[in-house]
Amino acid sequence: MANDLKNTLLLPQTEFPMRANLVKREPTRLAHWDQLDLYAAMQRLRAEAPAYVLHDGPPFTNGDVHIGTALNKTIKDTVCRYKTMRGFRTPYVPGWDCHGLPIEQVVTREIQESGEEVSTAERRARCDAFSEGWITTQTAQFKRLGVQADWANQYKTKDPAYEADIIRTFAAFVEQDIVYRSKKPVYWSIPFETALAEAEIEYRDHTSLAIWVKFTVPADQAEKFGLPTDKPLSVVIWTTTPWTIPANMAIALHPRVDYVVADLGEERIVVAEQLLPAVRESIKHEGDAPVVKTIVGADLEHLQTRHPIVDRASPIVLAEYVTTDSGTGCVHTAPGHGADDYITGLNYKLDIYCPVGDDGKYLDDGQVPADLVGLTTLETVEDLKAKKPSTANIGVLRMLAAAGALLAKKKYLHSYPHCWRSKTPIIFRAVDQWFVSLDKADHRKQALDAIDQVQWVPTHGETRIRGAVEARPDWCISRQRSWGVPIIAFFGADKTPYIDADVIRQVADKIATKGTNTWYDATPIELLDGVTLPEGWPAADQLVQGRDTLDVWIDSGSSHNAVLRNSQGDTIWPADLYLEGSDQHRGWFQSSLWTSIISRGAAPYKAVLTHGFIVGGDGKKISKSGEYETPPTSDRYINDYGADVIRLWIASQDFTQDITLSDTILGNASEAYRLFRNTFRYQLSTQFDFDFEKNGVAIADLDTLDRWALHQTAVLTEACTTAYDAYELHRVYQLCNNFCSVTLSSIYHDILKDRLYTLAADHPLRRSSQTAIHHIFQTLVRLLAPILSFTTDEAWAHATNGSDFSDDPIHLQDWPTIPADWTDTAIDADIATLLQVRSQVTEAIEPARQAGKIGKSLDAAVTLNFPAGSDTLAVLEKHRESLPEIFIVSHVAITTAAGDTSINVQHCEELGYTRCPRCWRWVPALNSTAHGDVCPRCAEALT
RNA sequence: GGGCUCAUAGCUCAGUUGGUUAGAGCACACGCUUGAUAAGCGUGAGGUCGAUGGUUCAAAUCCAUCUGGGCCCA
Repeated sequence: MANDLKNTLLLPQTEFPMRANLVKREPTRLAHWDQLDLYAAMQRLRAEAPAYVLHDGPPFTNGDVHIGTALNKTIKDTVCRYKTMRGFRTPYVPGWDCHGLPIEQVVTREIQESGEEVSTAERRARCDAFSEGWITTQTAQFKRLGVQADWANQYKTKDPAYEADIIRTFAAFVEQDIVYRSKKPVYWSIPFETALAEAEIEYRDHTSLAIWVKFTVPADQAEKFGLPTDKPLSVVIWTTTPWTIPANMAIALHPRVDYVVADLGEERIVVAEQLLPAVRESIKHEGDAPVVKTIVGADLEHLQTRHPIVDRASPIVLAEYVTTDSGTGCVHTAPGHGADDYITGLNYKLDIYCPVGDDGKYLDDGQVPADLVGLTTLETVEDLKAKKPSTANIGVLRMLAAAGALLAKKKYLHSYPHCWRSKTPIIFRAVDQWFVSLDKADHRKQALDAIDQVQWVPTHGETRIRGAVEARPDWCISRQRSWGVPIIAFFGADKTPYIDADVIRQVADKIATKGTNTWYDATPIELLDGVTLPEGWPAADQLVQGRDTLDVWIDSGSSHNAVLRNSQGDTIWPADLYLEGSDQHRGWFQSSLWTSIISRGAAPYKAVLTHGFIVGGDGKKISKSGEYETPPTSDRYINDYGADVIRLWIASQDFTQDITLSDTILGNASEAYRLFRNTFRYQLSTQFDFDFEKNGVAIADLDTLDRWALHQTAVLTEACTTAYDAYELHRVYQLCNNFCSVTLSSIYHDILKDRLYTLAADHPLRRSSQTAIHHIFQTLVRLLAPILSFTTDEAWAHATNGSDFSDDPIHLQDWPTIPADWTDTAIDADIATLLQVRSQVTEAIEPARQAGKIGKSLDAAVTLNFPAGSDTLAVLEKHRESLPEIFIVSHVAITTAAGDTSINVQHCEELGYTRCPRCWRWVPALNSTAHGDVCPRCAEALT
């Protein structure tokens, strides 16, 4: 009997599975999208629409997609899907950053291990293959996330056409006459006669020769600076690289450290006050050393000391990095042989002087003392074992001793950089480099002005890039590498450089078809064949091509020229949006800005959005904690949770700050995923006997509660749209989460069950609610489509054709536009009041439930007592008929007896009511039907 | 060490120009339901708003210092 009655109910039905099984099922949807060519379909749909261009920053092609890179790509995909639905054409061309040291280094190690000798061209070919392999891998990993992109037209910085555009961008630099040649210190491997990068350095223990050297202060200088002149006076420096003494150009003091003139008896020395005891011990000075004078570093600036072995002055300069931890507090400064020294050299316009050649030997430049010319700074591996100093060190030591300038020497064990291949100590050595002047043609000012015009999200991004642009010194654009884009410069027999914008452009045209290997394979005559050489250039057969490559930041920084202008047409330069991690303020955002300012006079982007970095559950960076000994790759998380959960996790967090990743948080995301999935599932299940075209009810004819639900949906839609426009995906997540769990699940859907299950199929109230749910579903599935791109498409397919897949997927639908008649503030206010009373009612019922008197709320009959004339009472009276339904109880009575608001709860049995076995509501009496005794309403439904 | 930035319940987020007892969802505990059932409903507990000091009648909110993170430099 019971079963018979149950069969008369219209219970929810759907094929949409409760369990997602994302890991297994998502790939079939990807295949379906592939088959539809979804990306192309999205573009076709908006072929005539205004463009919104998110320009992809190219990830580096040397490993699996990291979860952080996955985060970046997923946000981009979400933004593009949203903009497409909003009605924009959103061409999204993914890119790859292919050149650079990390790849060259891996390949070089492989070559070294195999003991092969390979040409530059062959080394480059292997780098190319290495990069290409990872592009294939990463493409698959990005696709698995659901990223829709123009994969067929992806850009690679190693494509010949792209390389030519890099070179043309460089030509624009040259054309403006801002490219110049200057020296800058680099790590230098003497055996290989090559510059090394930080990554090619190994720190090992090394025994150096520490020396204390006197730089005498001439009497006139002493006088000028108020120092005593009655005994010989000198400034004492300390260094562990004696061979750099010939290149000494200055002595650096700290501006706010106190220095003393100490009397050693026969002579006086200047050292930092704090270090005097240590210095005296080092130089083995016995007896007293009275301090004759104390003077702060800043007051000695520009004092001219004499270089001990070269006939020139060595001025006192100031630098903040000077410490009183060791040495003398007076720092030997050789701008051609040290990074700090170089910066100080630039500040004081000192010569960036490097008297050491490629082979590590002193040059005969007319300045190096004759006794030193030809001596080498190299210590061989054998020398290292014997702890033998280089001949250059020994030579300098002898000269200093002969000049009476050597106060002391001592062996000094410390950690020192060594060449990773030859294992010999490297030297720091200034070599000729190409620089770009950022101020000569006012580009820095233009860049700062352009920054003003860009929208930075979050806003403090502007402060950050402004700081980077203001502080950046002239751009050193040359690298002594082979896996990169060559700098198109030629050199005469006397090493005079020749560089010209037109020549560069003509070579670029050749490279566009032949690739940059031409630069390494062809002779200068071949390269310059057909090129008219500028006046003053030697003939082509008198030239050789340069071997330096461009800083890789120019590669990716040229993408706006190579991709936005040349591949997609001028109409969409500048890009609407660049979207990368916040580290790119100093990286790609900046390099792109410079190349664009120099070559185009404006920023390449209208807006820049940055996200933070992923940290572990402890708030610390994930690469450092032990838990992540295996790299946290995108696939690793996808295989555990599925792409939609990962996408939801990304959307759930305010990614402008640190983004936390932990099992707890992914567990949360999974829970939220289930909430959304079940919401879709329930809504779909209520539509099984409903066809909107046939059964839909006009908005004006909808039941009040349904009008309320639509009003709520309208509010939600507006809030979500605002949030999407501000890229605040976490707001979308919070809003939808609240909407699904509270507005729908615990209120609307819960109340609706009675109607949907028990009324006759065509009952107006039932059709009203089905209509509302139809509208809500249509809206909600769109609002979440950019984020839950797999699941919303699945739900959409079930809604439109009852199967798992649709040929007209959700991502080709328009963003919801809310009809004006969905909004009804009067109804919203009324229902808000009723819901407030509702929560008072459930609260009042709770004690009876806890006491076991009442099970389901339908067992309850409530009596509401509200003061006569109160606003709430008026609303209750107005919706009197709906109250039992809204409260989900069987009987509601209203009284206006004196006293405060009160709610009285009884079990319906106490009223003598009977429970209807079909709808479970308690009624005064049942009617007899063919299906047995049921309440009058059910009786009607059954006829 | 410098620049930028963050810190509110176990987790993710709200918290408007300083103004009642700091909110929501999830997770958790207890209960109901078994007609969304590897689901649904209800109730409850849970926070010195990173710390300290200051301004104010009043501070999560303004100021200073500190602690602990993150990114970028040195």
